[in-house]
Amino acid sequence: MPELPEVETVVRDLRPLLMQRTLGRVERLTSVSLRRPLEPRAMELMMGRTIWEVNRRGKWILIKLSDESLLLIHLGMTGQLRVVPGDAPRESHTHYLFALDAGQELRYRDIRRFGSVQWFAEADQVQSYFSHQGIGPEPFGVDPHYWRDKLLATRRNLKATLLDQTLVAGVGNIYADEALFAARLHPAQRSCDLSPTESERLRLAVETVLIRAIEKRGSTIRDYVGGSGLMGGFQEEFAVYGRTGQPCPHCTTPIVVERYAGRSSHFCPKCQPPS
DNA sequence: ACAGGATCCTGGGGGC
DNA sequence: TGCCCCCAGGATCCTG
Repeated sequence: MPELPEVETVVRDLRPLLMQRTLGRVERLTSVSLRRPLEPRAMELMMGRTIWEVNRRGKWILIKLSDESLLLIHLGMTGQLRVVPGDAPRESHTHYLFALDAGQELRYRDIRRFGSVQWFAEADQVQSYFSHQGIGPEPFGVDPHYWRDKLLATRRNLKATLLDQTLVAGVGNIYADEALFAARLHPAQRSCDLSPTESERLRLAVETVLIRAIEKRGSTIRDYVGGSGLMGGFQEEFAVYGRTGQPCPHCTTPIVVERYAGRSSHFCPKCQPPS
């Protein structure tokens, strides 16, 4: 489900539902293996804490608690985080339940289990966690010099570079393809070969596409998105993603798909010619 | 340093 | 209806 616009939508939906709410019991509902299972002690410590903040960083969701501890959640490919009435039926693959006051529950569901839920005793630890992972800046208002230098420093293709979370955090397969189309650049083009103009075009395209997608509450493909279950709308505006064989919105040439960086990459062969 | 592939998972869709 | 294969919004690890 989630790239930056979808995660931002989830956070915006959840924030008003979670702010100032007090956590009750925290329960693990499945016995399957998880990437980074919460320790029982952490689940106990969360009980009675009030939720102070709900934020996003890249594709991560940060839930800050009243004791300055923090829940860090990544939705991976199929993760869902929703607030539901406690008596709502539990869907399969619901791994965690966080009881809230007023009979509601925050539920974490993840079919493919590529996501993770982690707990940090001190919120500060997350910053070092991110810097240790080399997570790049948010993709808005990125310093053009930083952007240019990062692109010049690698011989990888643009698709791989955009998916690399150390350039900027939050771009995934959909928005990489859409941004490359908007910038009229071929996904296989080598990053270090971009002219200064092309580099700047790409930086702005990433920003523009993500902002527009957030306005449309992200993209809904297979499942729905959003902490309140509302669908996204940006899929209506896809220029290339998932549009193989359909006409390019600019020149009507059929969109093609090729594999780069191990991911399906959709582009217009005429508007985005190989260099 | 990096490309490419495999890996972690489940489920849906298409072809036969 | 069933089976097999491929595909999927992510990230990481290994090999060459």
